[in-house]
Amino acid sequence: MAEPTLRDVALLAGVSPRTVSNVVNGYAQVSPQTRAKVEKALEQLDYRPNVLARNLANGRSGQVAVVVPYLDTPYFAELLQAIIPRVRARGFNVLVDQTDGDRAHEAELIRRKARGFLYDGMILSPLGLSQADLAGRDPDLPLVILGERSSDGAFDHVGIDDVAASCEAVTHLLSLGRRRIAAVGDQPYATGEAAQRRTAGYRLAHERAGLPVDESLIVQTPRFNRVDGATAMARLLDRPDPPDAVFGYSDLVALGAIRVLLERGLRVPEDVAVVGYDDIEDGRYSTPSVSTISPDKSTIAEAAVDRLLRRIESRGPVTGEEFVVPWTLVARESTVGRGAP
Amino acid sequence: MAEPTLRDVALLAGVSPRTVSNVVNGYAQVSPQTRAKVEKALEQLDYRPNVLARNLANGRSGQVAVVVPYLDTPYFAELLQAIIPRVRARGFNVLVDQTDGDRAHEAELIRRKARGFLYDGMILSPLGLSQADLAGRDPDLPLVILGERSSDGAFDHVGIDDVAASCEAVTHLLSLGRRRIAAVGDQPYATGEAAQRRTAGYRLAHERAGLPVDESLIVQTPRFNRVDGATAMARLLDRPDPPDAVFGYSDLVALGAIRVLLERGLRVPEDVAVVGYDDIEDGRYSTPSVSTISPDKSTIAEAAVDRLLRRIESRGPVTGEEFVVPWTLVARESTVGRGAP
DNA sequence: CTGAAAGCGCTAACAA
DNA sequence: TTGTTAGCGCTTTCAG
Repeated sequence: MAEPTLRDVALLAGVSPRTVSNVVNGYAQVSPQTRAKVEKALEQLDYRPNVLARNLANGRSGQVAVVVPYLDTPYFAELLQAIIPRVRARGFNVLVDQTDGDRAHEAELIRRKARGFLYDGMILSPLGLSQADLAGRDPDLPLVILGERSSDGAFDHVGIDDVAASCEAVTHLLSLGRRRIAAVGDQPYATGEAAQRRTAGYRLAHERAGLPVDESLIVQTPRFNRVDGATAMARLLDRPDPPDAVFGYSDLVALGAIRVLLERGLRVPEDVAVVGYDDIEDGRYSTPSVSTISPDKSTIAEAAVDRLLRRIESRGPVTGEEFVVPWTLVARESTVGRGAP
Repeated sequence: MAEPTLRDVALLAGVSPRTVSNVVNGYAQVSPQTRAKVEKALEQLDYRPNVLARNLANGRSGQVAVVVPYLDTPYFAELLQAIIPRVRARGFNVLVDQTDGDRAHEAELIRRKARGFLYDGMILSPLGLSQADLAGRDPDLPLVILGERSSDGAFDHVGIDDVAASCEAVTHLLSLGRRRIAAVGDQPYATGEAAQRRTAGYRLAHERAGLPVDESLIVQTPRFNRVDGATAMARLLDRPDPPDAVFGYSDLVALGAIRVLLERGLRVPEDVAVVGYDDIEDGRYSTPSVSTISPDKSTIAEAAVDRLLRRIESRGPVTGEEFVVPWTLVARESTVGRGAP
């Protein structure tokens, strides 16, 4: 049984498709009588507009792509959870994709050929993308980049100041009297910019405190997961001069590290204090709860969606904006022990 | 600068749009010479098909909606992570939405009017949906329901046998000698079917063991989050006759309960053993790690996607299938202590 | 194997 | 205010 079309409604109501369209979309002025007639026909046929046809006629898909590296990483899941309702509230649908942090995949997504008018814009949280990849992107694609990368002026960027935040996290540990602070998560290669900013913050904190950095305490991990934190921590504890504190580049890294510390009978924070990054929910209810850098996710989502839709709706190119989101250091049990908030 | 269309390519190549379409889609046989000409033109113009137009002509959107209650709940995030690549591998895009477990929202999504050919089918993981809501759904929408609800024959259903799994979880606790096992997460009202099946399994385990059920140990929680587990656990411990084991209706509930137990200085599992449900990653790295019912998420995703796409591709109605996915009980530290796998 | 042409269902410029 | 009509860009039937 074929779906009723605008035409069917028009025929039934004895008006033109144009008028029905006006009624459906609330355009222009329609006389009350006509409107009533049309609405009755609409009702009678149980008409629902065909979005596909509308999209084609409009030249817009009404869809926005949101792309993150991993959906099952709590930070990105929480971010997505914040973004989706906001996009939908503005009348757009959300197409979701994950890249597994694969640089080629990320680069492909923003390249010209990839899109086929399937989405009107994209919010991308890249992991491996290089500046060169960004340079080769589709210049007509409204794009908001999330995370630790500054805009080159042609797309919007939303994120927190990672260097400052990392510096604060490490300063917190220093202020607790810790002097052998491990930095867990460095990635000193092209696709590790996010990690490198945290390392920069780590160095900055030491510098400001007039303390030297023990390079051997800066540990690399392939990713920012629990297993990475666990593996790194185990290695650190096997050294003759283990650290008395850990700055994990994500809360998952911190949780993995804590897991190993407790397994080895060490106390957190008494023996080793740990601070993480992201403020995911897991860290709030773990034992001990995890001190962390808490980026304001609502603000990030709000800003990203707002920037993107503004750009889509204004069509033509707009100059890229840099939007720096506030963050806070949340001190929980993993650094200040029981009685922490 | 307007995008090149099929027509432009045809003009440049000196053939008809029909032929270009054939080449682009690999349809029919095209003579090598013609093909070469067309491909050159394609290349030259950097042509990319307009998906919107193609969709309209095909009467299909090439999109699948995947709807879960909460994106930031690890179980659903992990499920989504498993589903998305599989859908994309079959050439479809994924539209994601979350319902916040709101029954009205869920019911609306499967109602006739909601869709506008925007998606060709839906995978829905309902929380509050009633049988009546399901009865009122759009009969033409290919639908796969995930979770604890049996099919009425007109849609597919994929899930594990919750009663059996819950029974096994509780039997595990009984086999460890526990006799005062709390069940945390019951929801004895219309929208709590999922919870009720777990409770049924809890009862069944006792029945099989020939043991009575202490009704006061079956505790209700509004949701299955950490905070619910924590709150319930606190109340249980305030009783004069606290439990010696807990069956949490999700791993989050279990983690929340463990958190409170440790805070109060109790040992897990020595004083109180805890088992959860879902096998989320958090439970594997927490201290102690959480024993749990592990549904086979890959199989769930695989089955759901396969059923849905099969239905979409075969168009006409197919009889609904019930697909029962295997699960396992994973005994970790929260029940068997250190040395657990 | 390829061309001509009729839609898919909706929007919107142009008329009336 | 409302009707007429020409697309949006692609697919596909029917000829040739």
